[in-house]
Amino acid sequence: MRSPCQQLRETPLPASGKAAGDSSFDHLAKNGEDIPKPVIYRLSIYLRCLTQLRDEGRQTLSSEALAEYAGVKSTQLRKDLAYFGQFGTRGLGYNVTQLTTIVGRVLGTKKSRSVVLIGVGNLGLALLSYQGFRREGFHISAAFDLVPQKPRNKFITQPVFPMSFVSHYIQSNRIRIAILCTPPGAAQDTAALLIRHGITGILNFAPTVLQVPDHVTVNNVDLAIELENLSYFIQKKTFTESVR
Amino acid sequence: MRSPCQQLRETPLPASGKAAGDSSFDHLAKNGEDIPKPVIYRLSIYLRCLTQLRDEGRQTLSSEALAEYAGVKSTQLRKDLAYFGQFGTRGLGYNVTQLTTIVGRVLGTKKSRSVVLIGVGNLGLALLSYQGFRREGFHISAAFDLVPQKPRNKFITQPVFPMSFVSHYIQSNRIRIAILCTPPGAAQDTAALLIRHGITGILNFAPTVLQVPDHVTVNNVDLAIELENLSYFIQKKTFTESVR
DNA sequence: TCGTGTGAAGACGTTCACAGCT
DNA sequence: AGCTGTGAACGTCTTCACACGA
Repeated sequence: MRSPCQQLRETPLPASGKAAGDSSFDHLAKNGEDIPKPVIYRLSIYLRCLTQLRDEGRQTLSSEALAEYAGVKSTQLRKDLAYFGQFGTRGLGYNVTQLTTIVGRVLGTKKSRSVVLIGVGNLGLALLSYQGFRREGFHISAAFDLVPQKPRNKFITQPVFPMSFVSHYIQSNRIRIAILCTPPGAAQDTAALLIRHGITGILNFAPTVLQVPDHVTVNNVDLAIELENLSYFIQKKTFTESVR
Repeated sequence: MRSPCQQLRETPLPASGKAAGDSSFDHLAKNGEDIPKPVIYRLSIYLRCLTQLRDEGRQTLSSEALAEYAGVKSTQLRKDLAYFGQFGTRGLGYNVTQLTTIVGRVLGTKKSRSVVLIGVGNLGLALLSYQGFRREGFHISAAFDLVPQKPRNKFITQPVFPMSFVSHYIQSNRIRIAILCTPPGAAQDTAALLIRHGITGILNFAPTVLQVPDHVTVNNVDLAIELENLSYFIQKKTFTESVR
């Protein structure tokens, strides 16, 4: 019944005084609490900083130092960690190795997860060879495209299958996550197809608002909107400053 | 003095009863108010939906309908628009064409903006030919790389210059926005260089927390973190459901 | 009646201030 | 003295409830 959490129990966390509740996935959290999305996002950033610092041989670290490294306030960092327990030593800071392990465990970054990619255009092709995913414990095991054979002038290690294979593939390999890089017009239908066959998480690069059932999570990465946003805020900033 | 806002005055907005304040960029807003970032983000989504609906020939639209299309609640949509004025007709809804114009104007999506791209690796190369930017009124006018000549097996329309050209290029073309796709190790130094020569907005794809001065805006697009996030939340959701 | 516009209430997340441990 | 952990205060964004105009 608690299988998805098992790995997290293998080694008890010594520093975690108030041990975890039992009745939810968030036993990772001290209580049955829901963890806010921004917290999880920052946790990923902390993890990256921690990994790097650990590999540089750093032993111990204050919340102040890690926070600056990660671009947040130290109180926020401490509050974020407080969702999961007490891991620091007052007057001293955190043990880098230990904290790295803990944060990694919270995020479930233990075993590497297989994902598929749909739509091998420019962007899809680039993502297939993006190294950042692997560093974070993910790997794209296969790609799918309406035209799997189109010339792509690029060496990728993953196979590109026709769309008709996708349902069988994700079912027999129990894939849960898909990266969606189709043209906007095809995104909704493709998403529906994926969901019908067991996908529950979609990283959506298509500039389309996907309508999905409740049990499915979508993370949108909308490149044009990010640029538009940036443009708006620098315009605004420029002006505000020119007034002073 | 108000030059960045000029274009917004060319045509008076008939429906905007409470006309704009004058003393800030946010005269776009009804008062001198600051517009929250999430509002701007959603505005971009609305704009996309509106453009599409308009091109499909739709004349009029209720907040309910547009909200569903954009994946938000209708009250939120109305509140978002309320920052800028009153554009609807009670009992009827919004005029699609008019609202499209207004939202586009707020976002400053009038004249197309030139941006540069730094780091022509896999991802950079893909972004150079990404169509979504152009659709939103941006275009990448040049790219820069330490090794501009490396074989890339791909037709791109933009020139790739060596890094030593970058300062001159952004200065003489008055570029304000850069897309940063360098390896993580080079990101901070590259950012500093760009900023020194006039860049004030960075769309950062490198998995690095950039330290920048206050007058610079950074938007991070961290692909690995998005995946990690997704993974966390589907794990959680799966478990929560299995408990019920 | 239908749908917008908006003050008020509510939920959520961040920051402060300081208590408490080492 | 130094630094963590945390309740309380604060600010921000979202949602509600309903007034108002077409």
